[in-house]
Amino acid sequence: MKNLRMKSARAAKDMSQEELAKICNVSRQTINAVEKGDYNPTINLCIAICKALDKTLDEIFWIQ
Amino acid sequence: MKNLRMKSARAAKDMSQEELAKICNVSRQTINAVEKGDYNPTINLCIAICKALDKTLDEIFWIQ
DNA sequence: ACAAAATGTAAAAAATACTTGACAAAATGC
DNA sequence: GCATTTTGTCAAGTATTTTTTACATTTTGT
Repeated sequence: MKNLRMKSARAAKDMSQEELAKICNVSRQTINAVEKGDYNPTINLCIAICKALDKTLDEIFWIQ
Repeated sequence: MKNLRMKSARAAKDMSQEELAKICNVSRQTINAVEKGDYNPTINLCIAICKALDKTLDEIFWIQ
């Protein structure tokens, strides 16, 4: 399932997938896949994403 | 670094590592390693752990 | 002290996250 | 309309999580 909260938080920072990827030290494809929601990233990556987007884990990755 | 919040939440439920492992559908060693903090579990495992312990991601895995 | 349960740890194999390179489609700005 | 950026996707390879088996140590209860 798509992670629209992540997409929205990224949009709020006017950040491309590639920019976010660089900050998180992963490939653009990985960010794309996480946002598309078709897999299961590690917690360290999730934390890096949240820090980059000024959000917490609950705000981006917790169930709702 | 040890995850003492996880250890404490597990203790509060009087649950062994093995019981928690069963609920999360992973091995006891995996739970032990996560609690010991020497690696980087997937977000799905973190979510399963949090649900089993009645906690959220921020409570157990977010930086403090 | 003793038995049983719980935890720590290690090594090899299996599963899967992530990378790299590449190309097409869609969106954005001029 | 055109060029540029951004996003979507695929396939093959690498890195790391997780499993399995096994044994040692520590803790708990009686």
